[in-house]
Order: sequence, then structure tokens, then C-alpha cells
Amino acid sequence: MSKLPSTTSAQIDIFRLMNEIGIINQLSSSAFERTLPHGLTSAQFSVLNHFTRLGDGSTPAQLASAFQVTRGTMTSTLKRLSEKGFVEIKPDERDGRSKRVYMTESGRAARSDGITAATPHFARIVEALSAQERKTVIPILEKLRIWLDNNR
Amino acid sequence: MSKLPSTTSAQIDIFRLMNEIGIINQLSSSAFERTLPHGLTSAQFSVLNHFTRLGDGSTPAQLASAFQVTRGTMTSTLKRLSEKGFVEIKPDERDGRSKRVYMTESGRAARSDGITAATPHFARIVEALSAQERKTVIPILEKLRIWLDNNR
DNA sequence: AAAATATAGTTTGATACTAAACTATTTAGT
DNA sequence: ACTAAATAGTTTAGTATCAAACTATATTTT
Repeated sequence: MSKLPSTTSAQIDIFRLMNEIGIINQLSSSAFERTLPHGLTSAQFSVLNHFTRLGDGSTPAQLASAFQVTRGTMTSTLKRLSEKGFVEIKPDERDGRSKRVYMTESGRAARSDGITAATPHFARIVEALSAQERKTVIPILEKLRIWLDNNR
Repeated sequence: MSKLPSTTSAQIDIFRLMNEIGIINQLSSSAFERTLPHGLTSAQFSVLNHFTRLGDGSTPAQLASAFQVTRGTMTSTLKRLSEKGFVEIKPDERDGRSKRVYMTESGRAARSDGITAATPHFARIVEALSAQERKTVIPILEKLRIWLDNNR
């Protein structure tokens, strides 16, 4: 008889936790995407929003690292944003391997439209949890995210 | 001047929460998948694990609903499991529209191998949070997941 | 300086996912 | 009983994602 490794209750917690997170992510990101205008996806909107918060001019590799996706994934997302005219990609003067990504005026407008469209969506989800629950859960998830990021 | 809708701090909380959840999901599910044997993906493993916990014989539509994915997605996941010989799909005797999905012996073995391979992975992640934090966070996420499920 | 190594970006081949359109069957309403 | 509506499963088209292989350019080592 082969025996499975014994699983502690702590591990079962983690399994359940990851399971809940997976389902929440699926439900919320598809709902969010449905509210976004200009055919923006969640990934595309995130890039535009990142530029608004932190300024544009990053390299694709820096963006990939900021969003924890592979460079290949970022190549593809940037291609779509560029086809829509929301970003412009220029060669890096200093480094022949690199490029630099800039948000266009219509990219700024699209991001702004996205915020406008998404605000009622987030306003609704606020009902799901109490203020106390939100305050409790966010730092814990932040801790988990940082741990996963450091230990991969 | 166009003005963006005002965003409350509660909405910012929700935005941050969803952001953390998205990143955690990405980091953890890709790490988990790398540990799985037999070329199993996370989606495929989840189906086999579901059968072990709750018994097989469900319809594809029931599985789609249990995992909160579309029927089309479940069709595709079941096709791959079936090609690998891990499940068998038979017509439902009672309802000509339906099918029933059964786990095969090799499906059971693959699931068991998956558990064996994933256990050290989950054991490591346990370090990321204290027991108290795990106990706190799971019910809150469960509540959020249920809310999202009911309000989509 | 030449060779080895590292980094940036792209491409390819899979899988997962959604939405929407489609076929077949069953159930409900009149 | 017939028609209308609902449900089950599939298919298609599009996006996101990863891993791995690939090209080109920089950097490091020897």
C-alpha cells in the first residue's frame, strides 16, 4: 500500500485559501472587465493605470516585473495597447536592446473612461465586506503576496 | 474640464484588495502548476480532486458551476482530462442533453501523485502566515466569494 | 580583444478563460 | 398537444498566461 504524505491542517488552510483566492479572482476580474470601455482588458487597463500613478517611460521588462508576468506576456499586452493607439513604444537611446513605453493622449483618456466606468462597480462590491473586514484582510494578503514574491 | 467620479476610501480598499488577490493568484497558481506531475494543470487537478472529495458522476454543467467557469471552459478541460485517460464521459440515461463524468483508476492515481507532489509546496507556504492570520482571512474571503457569486 | 555570460524583446505552442452563437433535448405555459 | 422558453453541451474568436527557444545587444571574464 502506498501512503500519501500526511497533510496538516495548516496545509489544508492554505489550500482552501488559494482556492478562494482563485475563484474570487476569476469572478471579480471578469466582472471588472465587462465594465471597462474601449475593449480594454484588465491587463491593459492595469498598464495604463500604472503609468498614471507612477509615470510612463518604463521598459517592457520593468512592466513585466511590476505586474509579475513574463516578458512574453507583456510583449503581447503592449502590442494590443499600441494597436489601439493607447501607448507608443520607442527604442531606448542608451541601450540598443531596450524599448521605452509612453502613454498617448488617447491612452490617458481611455484610462480616465475606465476609472469612470469602474467606479460604480467597486462601489457595489464595497457592500460585500464591512470596513473592519476590509481593514483586516488587506494587510494579511499583502504579507502573503510579498512572501510569495520573495520565495518563488 | 471633465471631472472623474469621486472615489471613496472604501472603494480604494476594494481596488487594493482585488489587486493583491490578482497577484497572489498569479504567483501561487503558476508555482503550484510547476509542481504537478503528468502535465496536469491546476484546472485539471481541481476536477480530479473534486471527485475525490465529493464523488464523481457529476454533469459537466454541475462542474462548471462548482468551479465558477463557463460550460465552454469545462468542455475543454474535460476533453483534456479524457484524452489523458483520467476521466470517462458517458451519456446520462435519464436526460438526453446531459453527460456524466467519472474518474478512472489512472485518474485516481494521477490525483494521488498530484497530492504527493504538491504537499511540500503547501507546507512551505504555510510559513507565510501565522495560524491566526489564516483563521482570520479565510472566512472573510469566503464571504466575499459568496457575495460575488450571488451578485454577478 | 575574444569568448562567455547576461539581459531585452519576440515568437511559438499549449492551456485557461470569456462571450456569443449554435444544436439538441427537456420542461413549462397556454 | 403545441409552442415557447429553458437547459446541456459544443464551437469559435479573442485575450492572457506560461515555458522554452530564439535573436540581438551589453557586460563580464579571461
